[in-house]
Amino acid sequence: MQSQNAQNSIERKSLHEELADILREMIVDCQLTPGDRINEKQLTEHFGVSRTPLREALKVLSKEGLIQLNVNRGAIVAPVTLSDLQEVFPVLAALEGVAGELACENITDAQLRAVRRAHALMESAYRNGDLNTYFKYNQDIHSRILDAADNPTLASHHRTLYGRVKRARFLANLSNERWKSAMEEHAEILSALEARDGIKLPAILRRHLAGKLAALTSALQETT
Amino acid sequence: MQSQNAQNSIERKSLHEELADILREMIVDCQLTPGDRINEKQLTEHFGVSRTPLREALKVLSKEGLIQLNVNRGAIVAPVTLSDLQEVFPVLAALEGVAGELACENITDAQLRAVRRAHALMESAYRNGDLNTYFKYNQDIHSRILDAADNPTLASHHRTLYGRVKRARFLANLSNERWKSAMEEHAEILSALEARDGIKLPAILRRHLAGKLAALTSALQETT
DNA sequence: ATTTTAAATAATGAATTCAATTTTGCATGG
DNA sequence: CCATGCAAAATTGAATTCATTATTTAAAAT
Repeated sequence: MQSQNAQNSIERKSLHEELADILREMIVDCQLTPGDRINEKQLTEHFGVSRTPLREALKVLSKEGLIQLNVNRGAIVAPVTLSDLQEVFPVLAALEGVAGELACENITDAQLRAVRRAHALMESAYRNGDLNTYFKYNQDIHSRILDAADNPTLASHHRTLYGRVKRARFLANLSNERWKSAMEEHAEILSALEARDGIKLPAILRRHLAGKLAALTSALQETT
Repeated sequence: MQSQNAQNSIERKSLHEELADILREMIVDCQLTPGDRINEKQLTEHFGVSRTPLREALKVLSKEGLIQLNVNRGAIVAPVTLSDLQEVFPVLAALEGVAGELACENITDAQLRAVRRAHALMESAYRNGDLNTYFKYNQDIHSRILDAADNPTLASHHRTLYGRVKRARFLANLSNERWKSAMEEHAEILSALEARDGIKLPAILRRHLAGKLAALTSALQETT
């Protein structure tokens, strides 16, 4: 996957890109409910555009796995299923692993400081029991590691996959035990990164994501 | 990335999908030269379709990194640059690594036999110095490992990334030394897979791809 | 001769239109 | 009451049209 040139601010964006960006956010934030039908006419009226760029955007989102296209039968917002998560997480873990490895080679002191700051803010959100803020800085840390890896292709694929699992946080709530061990893992992540330990960091990151999946799995199986 | 439902033969394909499939193959096989301009009118006349589905296909291929879209300035076939390869290979290695790990857990005896057959055919191509056949079975082995991993998301992302680097084989020719060590690595790959050694196989696969990149890098640097 | 400018040509972006398929609503019959 | 069949409506797929932006060509000026 490509098209990580959002930062190429010189370049204008075409309509279909803007639409894809907006819809992507709507899907990932669960403003569009998983499984829901996507009505083209409705959306074109809502956005004030014609069907052509909208349909182009839908093709892109389909490639990202955020919607499902059915020929002659329209599109639906991709459901979030357990088997989906079980499929995506190992891939995400592999990508974060190599990102950690590369980050250890390439991270600058300034970038490291930014991670430290985000980590501190995440910790304080944890102590306050502020889940939303926790999620925000948690994602911030992970994406800063991806950035530090300095590999746009890696970042792009990671972003796409993360988009597919981000919605899971609306499905099951984080247990206190899992939250605690996630925090402990994050402490390890930070110290491995500070040590620029390119062996340890990937291992921790992979374990971290495996833990996340395991927690989600058991939480979802309890629910259903 | 998604849309690995080519095998869902019940489902018809929309025109844009067919076009994307054809164009993808043309690009990956270097029938379309990297860097070349893509003229929509030419292509629509060639395929006998209108611009609408063609443009939808181009959006998809852009997401795959096979073409570059420039607003108001058309599309070009993505160039194959060394920095591109250096960006993609580590990601590909991470994906093949986890694929190897999962394959060791999930591969069936029948699938393993198929890998063995492909390996034997690859070896004989090597002994005959038949590079094309070698490439064919080489890719066959890797994609069988991906299949055995039984993770469509993983396979899809791998396929996309592999599409971006496959063209490199037209850029530099394989040295005899590299070819030889690639064969040795493949012997290790097969035996680790037969032993279902989920630790060793990922390591070898990652090393294998790192070696491939290194060979490409030095070959391309010599050329330029 | 080279550079600049302006008109024309061509190409792309997006809206609209037309065609084909699916869904819906209702009547009919079991 | 539920299932089946059919016409109407809605929805999607793809072609066409219109509008805008780039590129090319040729003339004009230095």
